Amino acid sequence: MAAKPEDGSSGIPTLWTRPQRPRREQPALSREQIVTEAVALLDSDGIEALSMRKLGARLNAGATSLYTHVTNKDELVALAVDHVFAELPLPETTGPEGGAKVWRAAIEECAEGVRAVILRHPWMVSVLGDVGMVYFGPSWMRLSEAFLTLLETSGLELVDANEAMGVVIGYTIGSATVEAAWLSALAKRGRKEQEWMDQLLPAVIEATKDHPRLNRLYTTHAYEEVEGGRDSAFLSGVRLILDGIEASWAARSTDRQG
Amino acid sequence: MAAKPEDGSSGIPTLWTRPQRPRREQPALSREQIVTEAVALLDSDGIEALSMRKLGARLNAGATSLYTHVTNKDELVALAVDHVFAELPLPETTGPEGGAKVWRAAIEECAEGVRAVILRHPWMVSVLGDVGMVYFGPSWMRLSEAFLTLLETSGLELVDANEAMGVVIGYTIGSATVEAAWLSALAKRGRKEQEWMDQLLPAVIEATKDHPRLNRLYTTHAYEEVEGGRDSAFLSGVRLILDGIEASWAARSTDRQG
DNA sequence: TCGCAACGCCGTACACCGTTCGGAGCGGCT
DNA sequence: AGCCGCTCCGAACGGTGTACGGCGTTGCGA
Repeated sequence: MAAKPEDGSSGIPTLWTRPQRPRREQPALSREQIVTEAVALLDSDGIEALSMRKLGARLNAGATSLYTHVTNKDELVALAVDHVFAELPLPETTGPEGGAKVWRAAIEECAEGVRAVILRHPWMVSVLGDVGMVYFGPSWMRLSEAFLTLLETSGLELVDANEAMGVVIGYTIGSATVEAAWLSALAKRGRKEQEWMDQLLPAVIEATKDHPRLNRLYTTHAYEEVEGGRDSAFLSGVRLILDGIEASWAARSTDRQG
Repeated sequence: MAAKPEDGSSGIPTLWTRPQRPRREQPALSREQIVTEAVALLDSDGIEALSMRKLGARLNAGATSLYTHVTNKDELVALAVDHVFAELPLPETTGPEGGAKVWRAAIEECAEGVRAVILRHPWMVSVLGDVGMVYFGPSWMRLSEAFLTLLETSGLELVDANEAMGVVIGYTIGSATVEAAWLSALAKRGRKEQEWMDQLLPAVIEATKDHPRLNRLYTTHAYEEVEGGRDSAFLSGVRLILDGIEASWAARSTDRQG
């Protein structure tokens, strides 16, 4: 069983030729690395595919090794959520003279950004309802602060700005939840959106025969449920809310002046 | 091992005195019954406590018996969601002469109803993102139809009514998701809302020292995060959206006339 | 240079999960 | 009587989260 020493200049490195301590240079596993890989796994295989064992395997580690860097699976998921929210570009604040157009456009972009992040990581919607503490995580705080800065710089009182943000964010999360639920239901059945619409729509229309308005909606406007139709529907929803904000903003500022 | 036959008139029922076939009088298990019990279990112990075995036990049945009435756990959860949405009282439609006040009030009630249902069954928010097909379930369709009827009777075009409903519902689901996540995070730690606020708030304020606006918000307006503050915050959000709807409604109707 | 406490890693084990399968008991039909 | 079909269920399979104890290794104080 004696191993033959090889010349270091030829062939693969062996026990004898390898530098003395190849492993354990770094701790080999870090919270950052774990969370990043978890997000990758979640993105590619969905929420029900995330298990400590599978995640460990992807990192060439045992399942239980993860627990030295992360206390819980729940905490891991919370970290993953914060991690993807960090993707969000912050709206840049231009100053009060930017005018209403800039103000509105910035909020629209911000809302679209949040929606895009959620739709890009659809597993988020099945998790947002569980991890209550995300809203105190660093990424979300960064976003909130920027959002509030934007609104306050445009002239809103902080409290009003907070209310406005709540409405926009609430709407965004709700819409994205509904959309992502729909999309992942499609994905689970392994159909492309259009194919499935073609197959499902007749059944839905049949099921709505006691509901004339829904029936009319689905028979005549089903195209809105698909692709870009959803994007523009979301955007016009945001605009509708912005109208409301602007109106109540105007009302309040005249209220304060008079 | 001979058992003594007892007189049926005395003592506890035994093998001999019991009616011959206690089981199997009725099918003993029905989908309705299963779903109802599932909701009860979810309400009392939360989403992670729902297992087929535990649910079966509660119904004096084996876990696998459930599968004759329900194809899946996923389907069971979807049925449970639909079941609680059936609680919702439908807004009554009064006719077009009701005036704007009635119209707005009805939508407010409807939105508050949906929010209340979700907050009454907080497990819903961790599930709404998964069960995409709820929106084709009977209860949800009933609600949508009533909602659309309400808006259409008030003079909106069906498409506009649908958009308006989407915004209100989206906002409602989103807000309720955030709220329920917060509440269930508290519940998981077994604290009452006020106690937890007292303990957590200092830490949160400390964590926001690089975010002046969030910091100001939490130090001066934290009361809004508690109890009735959330209720009224939600309501004023709905009203803000209604303002937007009304404005765009007015704009469109003059657009059509001119 | 040694010894030792601390650290990161992981194999094993436990309790539990969703679901499949085969079969048992039974009502109703032929 | 014989069969069918329906409901119910025990056992089993392959998976899960994570507690625990033991492992090699490392950094530090002596």
